[in-house]
Amino acid sequence: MAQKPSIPKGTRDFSPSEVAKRNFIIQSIKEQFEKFGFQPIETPSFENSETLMGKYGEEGDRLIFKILNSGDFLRKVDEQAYKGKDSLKITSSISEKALRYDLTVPFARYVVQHRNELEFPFKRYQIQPVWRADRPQKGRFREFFQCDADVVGSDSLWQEVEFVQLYDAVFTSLGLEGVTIKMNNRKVLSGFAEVIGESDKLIDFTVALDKLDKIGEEGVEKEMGEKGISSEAIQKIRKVFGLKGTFSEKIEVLKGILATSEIGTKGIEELEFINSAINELGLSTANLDLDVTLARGLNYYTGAIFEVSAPKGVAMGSIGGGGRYDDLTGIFGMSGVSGVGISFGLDRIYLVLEELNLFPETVARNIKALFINFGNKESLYCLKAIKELRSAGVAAELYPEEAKMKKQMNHANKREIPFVILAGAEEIENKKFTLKNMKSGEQQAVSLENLISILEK
RNA sequence: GUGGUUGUAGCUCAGCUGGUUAGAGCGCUGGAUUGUGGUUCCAGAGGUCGCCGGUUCGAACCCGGUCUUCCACCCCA
Repeated sequence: MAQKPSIPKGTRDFSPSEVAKRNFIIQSIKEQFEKFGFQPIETPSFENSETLMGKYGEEGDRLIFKILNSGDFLRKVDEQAYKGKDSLKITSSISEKALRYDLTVPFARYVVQHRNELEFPFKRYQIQPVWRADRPQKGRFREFFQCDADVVGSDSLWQEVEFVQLYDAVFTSLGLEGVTIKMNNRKVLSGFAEVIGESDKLIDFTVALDKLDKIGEEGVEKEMGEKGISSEAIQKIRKVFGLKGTFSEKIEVLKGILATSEIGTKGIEELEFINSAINELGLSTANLDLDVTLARGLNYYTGAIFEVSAPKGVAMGSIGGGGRYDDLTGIFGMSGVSGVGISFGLDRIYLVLEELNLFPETVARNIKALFINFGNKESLYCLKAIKELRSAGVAAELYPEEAKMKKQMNHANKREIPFVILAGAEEIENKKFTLKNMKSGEQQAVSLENLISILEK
């Protein structure tokens, strides 16, 4: 064989059984999305560069896959930029399209572009691949699926409440019990920065705070210091680090800390509203927790922030996230439309279900019976039966070659086909079929009617 | 983008300090067994040792580059 073919870094092929399992997850998610009133849309794999660039911060721009222009693109490159090896400028002149980086920004574009056709509040879901030029790691790929549900055009906090319920419904239906839905509010984070007098360093502050569970209190304080946050400010915020207890207990502590901040107090009220509603409504298997260190990377969140982590004991990053962004469509010139949404990380959920052995055995579609091939005359007899079986809803097939019995039986074994049917000269004469159960080894001669009724079960 | 790590048969992996013709288990193909699979026994096929270059009388092994894998940052699903 010549040089073995390969696929690019961070991409994957999916085998039949993997596709079956992925479809199982996607089906469960879709079912819940639709139960909650979301409708599917799809957007193109690639967008105009200007739609994506600059929407995810500097880091995000670096991770966007750019598509090279067709034709003699170098001719149009700015001479100055080319000579100065200015990659940034050259990129914008040789690449006008880029692969989508997430589903939220294309959705914002969609809403603005179709604003006059949409009925608000508009609830959509979208399950499509996205691409990031990231370094792959466990559960991190360069091509992966996102499953998003968003509502635009409603400020109501009941939306947040419904999203918590939606998370619970999806993970419950997947059999993944004990996930933790962590919640925070951007306004609380702003409140912290305000209270300690470092409002202008909000981003640096939240990025450092977000790392608490990873680098510990000392690490966070060190990083905040490095970013120019004063030690008095850090002193003031320390008690937030060790915040413990139930959702409501944490709320009470935070009320005290943020009493002087209007925006912080607003954030607390929102969290309290959602929590008490959820307490009243109840969750099936998920837990709701308040995590004030939750910041998440996306800068466009303005209210609630969600992140879902796998049940304890499973080493996996977040398996879902989301939040409210009051002005997402503002970046496309349509302001005053509030949106809130959540996302499911399909690939990570897959890994978690696999690790916990939670895929039902029945996810893989398989045929019920294989007919052994004894020759052309017998095959025709079999195919007549197969036709009847199929129209009765039973998946069955004929082994295509008149191969040795051993080979045909083996094939059925490998494919884990539960029944094998033999029909040779003798069966044809008696208008019967020999049905063999591959598990028990038992076999019996049955009529076509019996065959159908047995396999229909 | 930074630092590290990995690559040998279809799969999981051995392979000594650089020394003839690179091995095992599983899997695969054929036979024992021409209408009965899984167990057993016998035989066989299958490798440019990721790729390119260098050092050496000699390289799977040492050196450089490159691709890939996984990991820690960065960031994030």
